[in-house]
Amino acid sequence: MATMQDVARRAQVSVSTVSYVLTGARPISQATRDKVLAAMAELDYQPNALARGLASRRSRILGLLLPMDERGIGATETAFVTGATAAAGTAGYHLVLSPIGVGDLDELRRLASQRILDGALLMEVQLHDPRVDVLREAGVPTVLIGRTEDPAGLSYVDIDFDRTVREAVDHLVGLGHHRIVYVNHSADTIAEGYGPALRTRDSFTAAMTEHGLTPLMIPAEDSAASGRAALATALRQAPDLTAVLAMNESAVFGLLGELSTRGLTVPGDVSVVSMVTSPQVAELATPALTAMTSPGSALGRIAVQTLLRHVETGDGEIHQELLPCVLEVRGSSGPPRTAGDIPDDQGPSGPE
Amino acid sequence: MATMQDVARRAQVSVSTVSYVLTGARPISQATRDKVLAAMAELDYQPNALARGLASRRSRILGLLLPMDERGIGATETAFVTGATAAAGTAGYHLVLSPIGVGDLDELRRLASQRILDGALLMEVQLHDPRVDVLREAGVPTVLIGRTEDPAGLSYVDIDFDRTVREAVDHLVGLGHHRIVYVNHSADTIAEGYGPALRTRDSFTAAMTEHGLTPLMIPAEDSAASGRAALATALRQAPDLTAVLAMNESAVFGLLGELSTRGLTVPGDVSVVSMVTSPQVAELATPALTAMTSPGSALGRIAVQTLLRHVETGDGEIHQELLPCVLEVRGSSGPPRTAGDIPDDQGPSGPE
DNA sequence: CCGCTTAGTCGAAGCGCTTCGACAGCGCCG
DNA sequence: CGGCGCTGTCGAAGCGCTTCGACTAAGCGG
Repeated sequence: MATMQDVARRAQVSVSTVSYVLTGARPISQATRDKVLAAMAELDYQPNALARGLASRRSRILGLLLPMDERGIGATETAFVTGATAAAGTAGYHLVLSPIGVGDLDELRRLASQRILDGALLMEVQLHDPRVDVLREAGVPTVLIGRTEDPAGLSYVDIDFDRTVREAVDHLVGLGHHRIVYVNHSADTIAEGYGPALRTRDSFTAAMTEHGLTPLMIPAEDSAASGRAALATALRQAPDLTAVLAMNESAVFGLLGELSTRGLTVPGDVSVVSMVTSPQVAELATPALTAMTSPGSALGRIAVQTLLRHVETGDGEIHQELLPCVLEVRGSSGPPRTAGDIPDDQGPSGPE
Repeated sequence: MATMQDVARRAQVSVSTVSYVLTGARPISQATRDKVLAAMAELDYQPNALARGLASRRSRILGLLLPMDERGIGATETAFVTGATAAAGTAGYHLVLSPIGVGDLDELRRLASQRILDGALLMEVQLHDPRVDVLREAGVPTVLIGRTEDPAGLSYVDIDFDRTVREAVDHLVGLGHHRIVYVNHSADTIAEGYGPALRTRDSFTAAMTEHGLTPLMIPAEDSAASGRAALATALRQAPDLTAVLAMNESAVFGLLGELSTRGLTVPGDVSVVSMVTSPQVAELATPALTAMTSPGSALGRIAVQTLLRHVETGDGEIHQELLPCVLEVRGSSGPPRTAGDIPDDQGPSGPE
C-alpha cells in the first residue's frame, strides 16, 4: 500500500505538496500538480482514511442511524437511503448505516464519542428521542428525519403529513365518499408519541371536519390480524363506510383480506387508500393500492446536503423542510356504491 | 474531549501504561489498573477510534455490504443484520452497513483501499461476483453470505437450499400432494446466475424425481402481476395441480390474489408454501402462509465470528457452513382436495 | 550468592496524514 | 529602486494512539 511519502518521493516534491494537491488547501502550479497526479496513478495511491481523519479531525464519514425492527426496511426507507448515499458520495463522504435504535443508547454513545462520525442522520425519530441528546452531548452534528416534539434548534426534513392526509381525504371526498375511516398505527404507538401517528390523526380530524364530515379513527397494530380486526371494528361503528384511509402497511393487507372474506369488493363496496406507501408495496395488493407515495429519495438528498452544511461550516443555520407525499391512483379507489348501506351479509365473522 | 494524555497525567502513569490497561497487551498490576480506570471514569474518557486505528492498523470496523434494490430489505435480511450486529458488538467491533451493490465497484474499491474496514461481509452474492475480486485485491478479509460458483478458498455461510427445498416438498408430499408446481425467480434472474434460484431449481427437480413425481417449474418476476401470470401458466400446464411452492415473496401475493379471483380456496383447492420467508411476511397473507423460515440471526452471528477469526489471525482457515430453513406450518397448506381436478369454473380469467 | 526469568512500568518512535510558519522568487507601485 | 504582497513550495510539528526496547525489582533454581 503506497503512502504519501512514496508519492512525494516519486514526484520529487515534499509530502505537504502532495497533500495540497489532494486537498486543494493551497495553490499548486499546474506542472507540479501533474507530476504528483502522475505519481499517484503509477503507484495506485489511495489515501489512508484513518490517518487523514486523525490529522484533519474529519473522518468524512456520515452515519445514518436506522433502527431495524423485525419488520425490516421498507421500500420507502430504501429510497431515502439511496438518495442519501448518492448525495454523500457526490460530496466525497462515505455514508454508513448503523442499526441503532432508541434502545441502544450506549452503543450510540460509543459510536458518537469515538469521533468516527462527522455527522449523523437520525431516522425514525420519536417525539422525545433520547438519541438526540446523546448526539448533542457528543457534539455530533445531526439532521433528523422526522421531528421531535419541539424541534427548535434542530435541522430536520420530514414528510408533510398534514398535506398528505388532506390530499388523500380530498381524493376520496372528490370521488364522492362521505363516510371515511382512518386506520392509524396502534394505540400504544400513539401513546408512545410516535410523530406520524399523532400528526396524521390530527390532520385527518381537521380535514374531515373542514369537509363537514365526521372523522372516525381506528388504531391497529402493525399486523395483518390487527388490520382484520380494525376493519371489523370500523364496520361495526360505521356500517355505512365506503372508504378506508390507512397509515399502516401491515394492517392494510389484513384489512383487504377481511373485506374479501366478507364478500365486499374493492373499490366497488369500499375504497382503500394507503398512505406513505411505496409503489412496490402498493402493487402487491389485489387490486393494486391507490397510495400516497413518499418522496424518499429527495428527502435523503436534502438531509445529507443539510448535514454537510452543518459539518463543514461548524454548525450553520437550522434548516427545516417538509415534503408531501404524492397521490398515485391505482385500482383500490373509486366512486362509492350508490346505496347507503352494506349490500348483503356481513360475512363469516358475523355482526358480533 | 479527554485524551489518553489526560488520563495518564491524572492517574500519574505513562500513556503506554494507560494503553496497556485498555488493550491488555501487557500485564498491569491491579493497583495501577484501578488508578487508571478511575481516571478514565472521572474524565469520561473515550478512545479516539481514528488514532487507535492508525496506530494499530486495525479500525475495528466491519462492513456489511448490502445492495439495496428498490424493494428494500426484508425481514429475513433484517434478522441477519441483527445477528451480525450483536456478534460484532460483543467482540468490540462496530458493524456498519454499506449499500454497495454489484454496480458500485468504484465506491467499493475506495472503501476497501482506504483501510477503513477490517473485514467485510458480502450479501446477495452472485455466482460471479466482481466484488469478491475487488475485496481480495484490496486485501480485505471477506466472508460471503451466499456462494459464488466456485467458493474454494472463500469462507461463506449460506442457506442450505437443497435441504430447505426437500423439506418443503416432503411436507407437501406428506400431506398427499402429487402435482406440485415450483414458482421460482424470473428467467432473467436464473440466466444471470443468481445462486438461490439455480440451486432451488435443481433441488426441486431432484426431490420431486426421487418421490417419483414430475417436477414443474414456472419462473416469475418479483412482482404481484407476474405471480398472477405464473399461476395462470401453471394451471394451464397442470390443471390438476394441488400445491404451489414459491421462492418469491412478491409473486406469492399475486399468486394468492389470482387464486382468489378464480374462486379457488387456499388450502382447500391449492396449498401454498413459501420459501425463505419471514414469519412477519407470512402473516400478511390470508390465510397466513406455511413457510420455510430462514435462520437469519444465526447466519449473521456465524458470519461475523468467522470473519473475526480471519481478521484476528491474519486469515486463518476457511469456514463454509450451510443452515437450512425451518418449516413453519400455517394456514396455507393442507391435504389436497379429494377429486383429481379443479372443481368448477376457472374463474373470470377464463381458460384462454 | 549469582545469573536468569518474569512482572510491571516508562520513554520514544512511529502510524500516514494535515497544516502552520517560513521563505524564495516575482511583478508592481510609488 | 526599495518595499510589498503574491504564488508556490518546503520542513516540521503535531493528531491520539500502539508498540517496541529498555529498565527495575522481584523470584528462583543451582
